[in-house]
Amino acid sequence: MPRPRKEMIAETRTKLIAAARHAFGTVGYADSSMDDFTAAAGLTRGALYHHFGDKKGLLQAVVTEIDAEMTARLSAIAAKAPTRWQGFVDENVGYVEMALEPEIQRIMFRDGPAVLGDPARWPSANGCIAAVARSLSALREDGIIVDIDPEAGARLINGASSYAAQWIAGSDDPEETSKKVVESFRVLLDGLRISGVPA
Amino acid sequence: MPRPRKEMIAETRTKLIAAARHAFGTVGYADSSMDDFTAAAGLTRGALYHHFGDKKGLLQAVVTEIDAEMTARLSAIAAKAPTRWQGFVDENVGYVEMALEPEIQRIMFRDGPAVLGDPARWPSANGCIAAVARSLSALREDGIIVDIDPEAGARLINGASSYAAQWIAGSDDPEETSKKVVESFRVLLDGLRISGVPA
DNA sequence: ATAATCACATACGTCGTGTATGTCAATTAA
DNA sequence: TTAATTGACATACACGACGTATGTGATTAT
Repeated sequence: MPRPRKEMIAETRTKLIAAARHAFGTVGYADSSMDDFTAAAGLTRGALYHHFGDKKGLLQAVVTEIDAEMTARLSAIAAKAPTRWQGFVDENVGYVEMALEPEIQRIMFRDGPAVLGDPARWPSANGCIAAVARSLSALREDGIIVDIDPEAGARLINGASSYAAQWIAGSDDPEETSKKVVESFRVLLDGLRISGVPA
Repeated sequence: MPRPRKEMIAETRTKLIAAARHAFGTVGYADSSMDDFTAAAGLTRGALYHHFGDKKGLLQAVVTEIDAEMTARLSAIAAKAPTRWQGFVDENVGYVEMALEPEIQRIMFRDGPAVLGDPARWPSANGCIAAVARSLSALREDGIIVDIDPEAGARLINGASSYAAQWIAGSDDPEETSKKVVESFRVLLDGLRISGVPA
């Protein structure tokens, strides 16, 4: 057997990330005991410190993994839309919907920023924001939206989305709240379109 | 002397909140030792538990205090604007600027949500959002902006502001980033205005 | 075959939180 | 005025979590 060693290492890392992701996503970062979730993965804290340095390092790895998944999902959503504008809107609504998933919400929007600091500074580079920025850039070149800085615009929109998602998730009537948010969100985005230009 | 007792209690609470506010705002909630900052206030953890129940309770009190201050500042800003629309824009730009202050940023936008959960659910009721919602409502009645749910709109706008502020604060060139954000923010808000209606 | 590496476990020290208990001053009642 | 009671706050203790230092056994290199 050529490299059973490398495989074991990869498997250990994978198991650690999966266990931590589950713990962080359910009970939260602060209340996740390293002893507990490493044991759940059939390991000890020794493996964790060896591979990730500390608890924050593991969170970083989890965040990177989730960010990659989210980016891929957004790309898929945008790709299947008939028009750029439609793709842009779908992408953003999709982002809100992803932010409603408890695991993503907890890790990416609550504990992540608190422990690792500003998401804009994460090594994972925040693929989602980049995706929205690209869409904005293309739409502007096509003359569909008004003149706005793509990156700044993307961050404003992302902020609105993630905050709105939090509100929906915590509201008494998520269904109703979600409708209001998506509707208002569309209105807000529509304000960026140049009057008279069709979708 | 009528009530030296009540005064002592109020003073103790005030000192505790002030010390915690300083600690939370500088080293952050998680790294603030209760022994340390209570000692800095000339007290012990005993007083803290007696008055606030636990560490989270104190954070709650700090958050409430800051929220009240922010709401008052926003009201003052909106009040001195010549028109409703102008007041609305100023209010939002003011919000971004407040969110740039390290203490507010750390406590209200990072540690607060992580420890206490969704800001929309805070007992302090988030006066800032209510203020923006009121502005939106009035603007709609005046026929200045398009039809949008005031509360949902306020939350979207607030999310955009706070996220943008985080980005500015963490950027390499805050001055430049701030300019781009405020400019883009104005464009975004302008999209809500009904075409042809002057400010 | 021997030596070196390294993935991971075990053992220990330290610190922080929460609770249970104690104390002393201020209020209230007699 | 004095005695009883309340309650604000301090002290003491138990528990758990993190981080580090050290150990071990299997794999790889020589």
